[in-house]
Amino acid sequence: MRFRGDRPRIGQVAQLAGVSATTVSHALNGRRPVSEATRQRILDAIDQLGYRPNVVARGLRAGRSMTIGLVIPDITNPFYPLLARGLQDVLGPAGYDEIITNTNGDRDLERAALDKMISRQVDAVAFAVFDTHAEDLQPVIEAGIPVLRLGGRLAQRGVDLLHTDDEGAAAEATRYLIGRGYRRIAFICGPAAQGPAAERVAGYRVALGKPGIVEHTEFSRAGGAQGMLRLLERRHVPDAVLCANDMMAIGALDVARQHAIEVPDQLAVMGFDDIEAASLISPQLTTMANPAREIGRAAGGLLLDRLSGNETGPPREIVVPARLVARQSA
Amino acid sequence: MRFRGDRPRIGQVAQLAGVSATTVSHALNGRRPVSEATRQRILDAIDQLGYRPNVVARGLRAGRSMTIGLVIPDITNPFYPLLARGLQDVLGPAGYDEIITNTNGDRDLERAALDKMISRQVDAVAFAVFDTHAEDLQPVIEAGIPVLRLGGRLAQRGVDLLHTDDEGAAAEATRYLIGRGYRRIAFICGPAAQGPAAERVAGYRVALGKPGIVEHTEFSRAGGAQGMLRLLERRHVPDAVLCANDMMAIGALDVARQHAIEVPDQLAVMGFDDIEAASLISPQLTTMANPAREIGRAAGGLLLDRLSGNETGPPREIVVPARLVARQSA
DNA sequence: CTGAAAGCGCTTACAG
DNA sequence: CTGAAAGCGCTTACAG
Repeated sequence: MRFRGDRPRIGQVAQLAGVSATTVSHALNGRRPVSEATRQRILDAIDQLGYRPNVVARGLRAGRSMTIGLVIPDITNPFYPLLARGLQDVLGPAGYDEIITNTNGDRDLERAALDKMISRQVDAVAFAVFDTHAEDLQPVIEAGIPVLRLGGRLAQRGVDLLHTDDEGAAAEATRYLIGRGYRRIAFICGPAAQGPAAERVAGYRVALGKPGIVEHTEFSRAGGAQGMLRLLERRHVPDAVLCANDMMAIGALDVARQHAIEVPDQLAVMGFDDIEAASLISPQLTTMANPAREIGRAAGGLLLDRLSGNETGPPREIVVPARLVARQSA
Repeated sequence: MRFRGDRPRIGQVAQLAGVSATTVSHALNGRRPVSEATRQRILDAIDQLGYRPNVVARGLRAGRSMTIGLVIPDITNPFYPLLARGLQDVLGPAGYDEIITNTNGDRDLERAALDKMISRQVDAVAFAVFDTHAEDLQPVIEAGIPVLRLGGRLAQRGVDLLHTDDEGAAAEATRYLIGRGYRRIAFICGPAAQGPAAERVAGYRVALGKPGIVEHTEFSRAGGAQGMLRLLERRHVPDAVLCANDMMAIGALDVARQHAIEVPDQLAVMGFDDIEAASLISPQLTTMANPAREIGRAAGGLLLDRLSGNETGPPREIVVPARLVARQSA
């Protein structure tokens, strides 16, 4: 058997303080009044012994592991660390830690991850995967674990929902370009059915007041370049492009550079997300920041409401606004 | 009391399979032979009931939480998600999950994080903070928890050590520049006493065979720019600069652009780390990749050896080589 | 304001 | 190859 160290247990604290384990427990958790003198002796004993309560034992008995499960595609995608940090900003001070699982967007791995979260008795799950089938969440819901879905639109019984205001963000970006005097504003988007594509196209069109010019390519640097090349072949070349994410915008800028097109004088380029590189490239990218950390914080707040039992109503949907970051490219 | 769902327990599986909980446990853990027929009935029962073992209960009894603590400055710094992913690459298949705590480099938060890891009964701790005092790790060591230190040089009883080969990497970068025909190679570094500064300067000088030109500024974009400006003021302006990280290299490139210096024809620029932006800027940055994910994997391997009891010897030190990524800037 | 005892859901000697 | 019982370290009715 593994060496356990000889960490003190609650019983030793009780003995040293001359009280019962019950009283030590209550002094620690505040669920029942403890006389000031007793409390002081207990705190002294804890200090003297270097006692640290065993969270695992507490979790087993109390039915709360003080752990939140975060299921995401890939922590290596810079959006998710910010999300995780935002969650921790709110949940950490309340005593919760996170267990993060990467699924690579694979459905089998997603299901395995959710299973594991149940096994680990997490107190809540935040789930950040776009295309998951609703039924995959069912076992978690049945286990009585609050679930929060990040991104996606699918309303579902027992699942709170949180996402960026994609339509509003696209509209704001478009209006910004109009306000800067650009007149032929195109939109380079990813595949129409993927992620927030539909909402962003909708916002673009609302702000424009007409269908505009929409090129569907891929959500990547190459996709952005390809979309830009197509736009350059048009009879009337646009004087501004809104790209559905920053990687695409960087691809569009690549093409502009190759064609010696001055940005932002001859062509404005905007992105979405505000990845780290946005401020590192030249010209610096003007973009709609996907407020990952704010989303994480909002998620933490929602979960805390569920965990504390303050909120027992039907699923809620919260929409987080994006933020315009004006730099050099538009 | 919180609603627990009505998840099946091991006893119900045992009952349905017509055996004892003991046998179910052994069928699951393989610590004792179970007849094939019995095993099959147990697996059927598990399937039928949708049983998932309670990891918390198991952890309490077995003294192993199947959890690793990862203590880092900030998950938002792109190095650490890669590190975490590398750890998970190795530890995940073995059934371990990670609890990540951000310390912002604050010593009080570091100590609190370590305390928490003890409370949570983690089976091992990976600790990625440069300037921690050795004694802060003492409580963890005394609790019998294996500790692995990432970065830093400080050998310490009971603590395995893992870091990049900074000296070798700087030497390799310098030799690469020499091989490309550059003749006046300068080095822009951060404060001499911070992080891996000393090792990198040493490697640069070894490869160069003389003291060379070293500017100490800050580990930031502004620091890189400042160092570059100083170099431009010299009588003999260098034809190549090695920067101690990519952000500094980007700062140096900013200055080169402002002064209409052609990169890499008039000036070569190299960085360290290979951050995401390195391939997104123009010209794309040639750099020594800090192999974060490989470091994570190596760390996972070391920890697994300790966890399995295969390795009970004195602390080990493992040095991970960096990798040259040749792009456009040098 | 405080304590004795049961119990959270497993694993593990001990016994056969 | 299998089972009954103890116990991991806490919290929580129950009782006073």
